[in-house]
Amino acid sequence: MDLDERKLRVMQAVVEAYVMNAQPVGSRTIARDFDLGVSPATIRNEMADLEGMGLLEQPHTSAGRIPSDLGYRVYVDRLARIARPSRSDLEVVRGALHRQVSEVDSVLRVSVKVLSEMTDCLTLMAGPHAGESVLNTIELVPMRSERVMVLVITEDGFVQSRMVDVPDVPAEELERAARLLNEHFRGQTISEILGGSSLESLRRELKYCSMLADVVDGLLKKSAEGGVTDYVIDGAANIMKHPEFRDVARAQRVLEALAKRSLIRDLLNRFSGDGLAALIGSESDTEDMRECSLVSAVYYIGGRPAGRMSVVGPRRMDYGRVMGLLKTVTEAVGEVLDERD
Amino acid sequence: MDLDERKLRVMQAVVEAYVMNAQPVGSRTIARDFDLGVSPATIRNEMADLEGMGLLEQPHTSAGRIPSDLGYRVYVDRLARIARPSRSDLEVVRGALHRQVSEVDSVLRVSVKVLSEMTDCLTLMAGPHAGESVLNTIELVPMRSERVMVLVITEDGFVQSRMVDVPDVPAEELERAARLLNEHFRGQTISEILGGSSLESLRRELKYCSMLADVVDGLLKKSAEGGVTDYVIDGAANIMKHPEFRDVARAQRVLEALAKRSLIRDLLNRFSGDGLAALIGSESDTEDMRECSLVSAVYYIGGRPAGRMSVVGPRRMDYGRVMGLLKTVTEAVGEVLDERD
DNA sequence: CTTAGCACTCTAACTGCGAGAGTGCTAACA
DNA sequence: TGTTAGCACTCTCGCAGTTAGAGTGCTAAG
Repeated sequence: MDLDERKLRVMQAVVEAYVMNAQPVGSRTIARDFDLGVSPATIRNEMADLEGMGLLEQPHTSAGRIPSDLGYRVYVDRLARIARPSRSDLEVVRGALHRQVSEVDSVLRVSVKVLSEMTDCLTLMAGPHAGESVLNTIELVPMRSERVMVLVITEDGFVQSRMVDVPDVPAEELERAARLLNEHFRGQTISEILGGSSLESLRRELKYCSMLADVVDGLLKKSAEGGVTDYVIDGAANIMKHPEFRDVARAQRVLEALAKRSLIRDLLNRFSGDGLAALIGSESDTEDMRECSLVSAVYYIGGRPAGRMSVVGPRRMDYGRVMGLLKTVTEAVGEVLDERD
Repeated sequence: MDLDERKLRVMQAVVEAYVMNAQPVGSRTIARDFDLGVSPATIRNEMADLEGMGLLEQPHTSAGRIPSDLGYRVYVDRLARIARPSRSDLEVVRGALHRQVSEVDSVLRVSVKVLSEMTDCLTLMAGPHAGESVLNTIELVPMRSERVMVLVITEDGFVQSRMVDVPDVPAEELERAARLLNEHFRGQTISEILGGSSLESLRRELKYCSMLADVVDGLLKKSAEGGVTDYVIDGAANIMKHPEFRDVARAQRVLEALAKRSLIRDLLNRFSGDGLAALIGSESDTEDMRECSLVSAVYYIGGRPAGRMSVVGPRRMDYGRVMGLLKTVTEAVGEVLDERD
């Protein structure tokens, strides 16, 4: 059986009515509220077909229908239009992001907050990874009691630090090590440094403090993998605004799951490519997230993809609007964090 | 009417039975489970008195009693014993904290996580303020396109950074500025620097880059006020494990309230002194937190009070145990972050 | 192919009722 | 005088039965 035009329109009607009212939608409602030009009986037949194709489900015999994961998928792929945010939404975004221009971290945090407020959903973000950022300086700052603070600073303004015990290393040796490291690496991207073999060959040169190489290596890796602020979660309480989470146990399950950084990482990694994408219900292959959908987009820093933001809500989500907002916000982030250069 | 010994024991019995079972406790239960040596009828009389004094409440006529905020207060002040954590609890704490010794930030985060896991409550932390920490270095790192990264580094290992536009400043001038700043301030605590007037007088000396003084001033203030990681919240989903938050709206209310940093700050600021303290129900004067209690303690870094951790749960909380755990964890944090020096 | 009509199904909401728990009061007792 | 047993009373909770309403699938006619 094929999805002809009318079936698609019925599908669309079911999704949109259900998103709006959070209640199973019947043929009568569609006939009344959507101008399909056919009677409830006809719509009933179409709905029966759509159910047969696995796009709709019936909670029980005498209820209306609700979209299945597959149904939402069809809706997102073929029916939803990425909505241009309303003028007022747009103003909220611009207003929030234009207040402070410079700090990467706060721009991102504000964006995530704005997203969760506007969508009434929870928002996740993978912090920027500095893999493609250019190294500016590696600093070795001597501290009391034979410790050294190692700092890795990139041109984009990422700072990563770690303190290490370095017994019995004379100050001059530290300075030499710093000079050596910077001569070799300044101007390269973090990825290039990690990809090259210089770090290995430097290890011998560093004599007294060869373990410094390990520390620098660790810091560089952390920067490249997005360890700078790693993951941010905002608007967790929003999940409870939706009737599907009227039951505490469900809300708890989701929030508990998302308390694990590893899960956030896995979820965000399921997206590939730089465009808008959605993960609907069990598509995430994560039992605890079966009741949720994720919509995700990449944000850019200095023109390069730097990380990912994702809106998490009930499957019954206004995909068009959320995608529109996510697009707008990530683009705005890109612009704001580009102006700086 | 006075709180004689027997009334206190009845009070204690009510609190402990209610904490255990989450259900209003009746005279019969107390007579059976607590060895008071009197009959239910006598206990009934005592309970009526305690209700008259405002320490107990009755949800409805034919239910047992539950403690009022005032009742819990009496319990905490006069009846609860700060419990020595069980051997297994102790091992969990030691295990978690001994894994990584050096990073201040991760020690604190792990502590907060451990607390929320062991208590099944939500845990708040005010990040360490570096006011009493000794300044090691102020670094001015030149970046591309006439920007400078300003870094403030303390002996304790706190790093605070900010990027600023500094047009038309020659490299030598930057170096001079850095040398000047460090000569003046290295070795002083942040508070001392902020308290002194040197920063003002330096402003003239810094010529080309007098605004650097502003930035340094801003960073120092941020360090002193606990801006390093400011506030951490962990185990938010735990709040829903407790039957009093079976209703989503209640849980939502609390979590939404705690999403505001300002509220967390206000709540933690209500505690004073370094000892263990509790804030029960409406004692926090915060409508949204009326259903919750907070138990709080200070943690130390390098022997100096650095911040505060607080366990947030339902009023029906095992105060003795929570206080014991909080004490143990904060003390362990202090030890771990002292060994480093 | 579409539609009206109709019998059927299932849920949600309401009602009434009984069981159970706990109280306060009274009167007896040490 | 303080304590206790007994008892009538109250209130909630859970269960069963009933009803109203919504929505379906089927059939037959247009």
